[in-house]
Amino acid sequence: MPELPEVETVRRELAPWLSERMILRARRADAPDGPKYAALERAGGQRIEKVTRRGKFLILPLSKGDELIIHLGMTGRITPERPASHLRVVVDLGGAAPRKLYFQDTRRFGRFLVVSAGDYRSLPTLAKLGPEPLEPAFTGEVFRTALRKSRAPIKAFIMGQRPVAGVGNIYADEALWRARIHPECPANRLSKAKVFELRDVIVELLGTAVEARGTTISDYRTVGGEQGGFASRLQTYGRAGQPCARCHTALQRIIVGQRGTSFCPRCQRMSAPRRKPL
DNA sequence: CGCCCTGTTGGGGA
DNA sequence: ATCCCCAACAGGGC
Repeated sequence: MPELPEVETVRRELAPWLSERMILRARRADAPDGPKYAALERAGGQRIEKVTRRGKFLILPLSKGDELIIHLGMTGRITPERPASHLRVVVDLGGAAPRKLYFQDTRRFGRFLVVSAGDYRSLPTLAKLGPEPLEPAFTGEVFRTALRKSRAPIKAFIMGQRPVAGVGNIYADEALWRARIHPECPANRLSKAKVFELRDVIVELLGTAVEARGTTISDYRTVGGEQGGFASRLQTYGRAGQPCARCHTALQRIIVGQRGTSFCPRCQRMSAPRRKPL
């Protein structure tokens, strides 16, 4: 599942050759009807104004007031080459040299649909998306205000896309390891210092991962078909049983928010329980 | 070969 | 607000 750094990498590659192109036709291929591929016919005849992104969602504003929304899910890929299998959507592009854009998505967790600009009723996560982590609005105070509202495990809460946009399972594990926070710690029990530290860690982590063009575990590829370079720098994700890079304790695997989670049981302790008053 | 488990996500219902 | 299940498919272990 591409998270923010992977989606941003795709966005950057798409922007130069997609902006200002005309969509002649967008059609479903080997995909069922349904909300994941809705209203594709409306894209026909519209120019692509630009290629933007919010969290893990690619948003392509079109010339007649619609937006093409693309979410890669866990296995979605956008490619200029016709994929051998699991082709879900084909977009015919006009221009001096007409060409096609393909959306391949093995597991079909992704989406590729057209909405009226800003009408995200069918995409509740996008509608309620938190601040972009790489923009100035994502401050320690803003983050703290969000975290104080929830007793959910910090990892699950962050992955909900509300306190901050674009952090999924990989970067949540990594960020919490870096900030030495137990993934099950209730969000509202983190100290102010820890919240600020976590905010800084997320900004640094995602910024570095974008520079590395994302993390390829298995499915994710850039538009050019290349792998992201950040995988070799992961310290916790997918490394349960291996020694912690800081203290050499074996990383532990648990389930948080129905997602596999690895963390260091020594570095990432729950904050000490409040002592009972006499 | 079959069975079981796991997985880069998000939506919906209890 | 939180928890749980689910979509659909591939790959690995036994």
